[in-house]
Amino acid sequence: MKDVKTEKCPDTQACPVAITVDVIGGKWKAKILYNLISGPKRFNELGRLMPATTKRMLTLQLRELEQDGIVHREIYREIPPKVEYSLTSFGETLKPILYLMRDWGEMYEKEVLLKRKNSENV
Amino acid sequence: MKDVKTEKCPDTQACPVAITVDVIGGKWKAKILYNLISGPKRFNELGRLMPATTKRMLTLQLRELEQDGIVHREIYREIPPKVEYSLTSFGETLKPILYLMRDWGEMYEKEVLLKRKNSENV
DNA sequence: CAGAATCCAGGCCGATACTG
DNA sequence: CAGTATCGGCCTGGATTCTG
Repeated sequence: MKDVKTEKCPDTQACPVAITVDVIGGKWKAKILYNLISGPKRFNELGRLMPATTKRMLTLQLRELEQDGIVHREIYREIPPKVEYSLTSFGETLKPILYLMRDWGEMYEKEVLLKRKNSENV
Repeated sequence: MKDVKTEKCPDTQACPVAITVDVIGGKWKAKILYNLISGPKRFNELGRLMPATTKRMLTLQLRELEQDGIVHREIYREIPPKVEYSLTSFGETLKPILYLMRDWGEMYEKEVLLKRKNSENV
């Protein structure tokens, strides 16, 4: 399972936003994190909240978030198995960014989609 | 030149952060935008600020930002040619997010790199 | 200077099947 | 339920060359 490294910017030191992009800029990471703000979620629960993703991608992105100390993985030894993902206290420091991203999305989504419609005739 | 579409999330409507990720989540977009905050920049000037990118990628990402109405492209008819990129007023609405991303990066970069070091021995 | 066009390797990521 | 393993298509994106 060596795949999707998401190593994005060699010259991280030069650009202070680079490391942040590297941590939350994965294909699904911001969405995963946003969904975790409201509380811990089980694996399939996250999958249901993000129908467009696959179990594979969900796993890979969660593993990277775990390695970066953003997300905690709690395993309950039960039958059937139960695993809960939650934000670590370090992950919580990303909440302001996630909230701003949510607000911007809510505010300007229509405008973006409109601009894209208009530039379709190229 | 049909390439690098960066179309990321089909179920945009379900997740308010999705559209934001779609707009600034490209490989270089946040870095480009951050570099434009301090004022308009010429094409090669941006290239010099981000040595790890190629002209090709820079062009592609700038075009997408242009289509989304985030970046303005001003062409000066001179010899040699001069093109300046700047944030539109719409693009300026992203500044709070970019600032937070910069702040987070400056604050926690070392911590992230450390966590990655530690999880190397897997 | 500011790109566009073409080529093409490598890797992202979806699909599918399998496991404890 | 919560994953892992493997295969393979196709897209990403680097290198190079060419233009106004």
